[in-house]
Amino acid sequence: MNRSKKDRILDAAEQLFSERGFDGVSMRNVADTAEVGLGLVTYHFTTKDVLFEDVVTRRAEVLNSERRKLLSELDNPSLEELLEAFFEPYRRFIASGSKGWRAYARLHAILTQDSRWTDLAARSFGAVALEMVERIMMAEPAISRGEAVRGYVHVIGIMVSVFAETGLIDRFSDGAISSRDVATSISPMVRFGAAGIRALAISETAASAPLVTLNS
Amino acid sequence: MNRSKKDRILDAAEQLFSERGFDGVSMRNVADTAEVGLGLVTYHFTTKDVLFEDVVTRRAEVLNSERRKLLSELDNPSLEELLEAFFEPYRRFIASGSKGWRAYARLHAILTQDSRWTDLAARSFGAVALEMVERIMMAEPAISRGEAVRGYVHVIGIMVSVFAETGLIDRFSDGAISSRDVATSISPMVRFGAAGIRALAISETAASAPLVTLNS
DNA sequence: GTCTATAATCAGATAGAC
DNA sequence: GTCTATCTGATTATAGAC
Repeated sequence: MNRSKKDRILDAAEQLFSERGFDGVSMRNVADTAEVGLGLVTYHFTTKDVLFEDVVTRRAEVLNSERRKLLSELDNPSLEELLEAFFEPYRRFIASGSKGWRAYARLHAILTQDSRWTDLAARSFGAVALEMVERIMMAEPAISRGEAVRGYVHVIGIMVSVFAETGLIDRFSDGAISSRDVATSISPMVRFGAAGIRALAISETAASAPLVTLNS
Repeated sequence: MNRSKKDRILDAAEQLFSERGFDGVSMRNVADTAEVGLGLVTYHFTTKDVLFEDVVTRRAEVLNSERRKLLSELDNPSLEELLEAFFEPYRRFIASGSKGWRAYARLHAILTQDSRWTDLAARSFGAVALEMVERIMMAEPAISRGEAVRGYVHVIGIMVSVFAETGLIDRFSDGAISSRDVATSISPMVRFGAAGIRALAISETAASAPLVTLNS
């Protein structure tokens, strides 16, 4: 059977939103790409905002459940094991070649960077984020809650820039590294993030003197 | 004297683009905010694309020249000193309370994340980026060029997410950390980034076995 | 340099036929 | 569920007056 027209609309919207952002896409645009009438889009989703939300939450639920599953299997994990379990489902979905998941990863970058969607982002990813912060604190007992949050947020900043495959790294490495080769990006990202978080923990006990003099 | 109307247009455009992205802003919108006629906007900038480019390049030139100046003063710096010099001008501009610079930082996040502006980003920040990669390799001789590029790109991912002040960290830390307190974010960011880059260097010699099994 | 007027197109949302 | 038609208003870009 064909996938339903509702799914076709979600797929088209996902693709277009990921390429041109919320405001760069019109409802007509979505309808045309999905090859359905405009009325059907508003029948299913009422407004453009609802459509965007539904696009985001659809795969967020899949991602969250996979992440929870992997995290629940970890017993007293190191930071590296923790981050690997966090990245692994996303990596698997993207590396499967799914056009939808690759579009979703770009959308994810838009979501975390735009304050208009902070609420939606918190609803979609907040629960697993809090679980990650707790787990970071267990893996690295010397860290404070504040620094664990900071470490997690930095990891997210790296993750979305890597999974969004913007081509920045291709450019600066003269093609030696491809941003589309997500699989080989995971291991460096895990090591970078784990070492970074550890550096945040250490700093609080030892090097708590500010490196930067504040003169403003 | 009042600042020129051309500058008022650039300021208005910067503010609006940073809040709603390229497609979320209309030329009329810019004209109204700048309190000038619509025709004057197209007289000075012809098209919306040119306006966006000019907004980006205006402060990029200021930022680049300050960064180059600080970098040129460093003699055989550690990774921490290198990153601190890289962040410091941006921190100073943002912490000065300048509304324009804070808007610009959000715009910077949009720029690095959207593949439509990869060319513009490379033109605006590419030269200093290459200098940073060279400096990273000097500070950490064990690292390959590819991994130095990767480390730099990760640092940029963290930097834009921090300077964009999206409020993500406020939310997850229950207000214990404010994303708007950019000054106190620098020192952790420096330590996180430096430790992360070192972990990339080490991994190439020692732990080169992949942490993730590739099954796709 | 500055602004008004307008052309040609496209936007989101709704009403209603099938 | 599906689509056509349409309302109302906004969009970029241009032409031309001052």
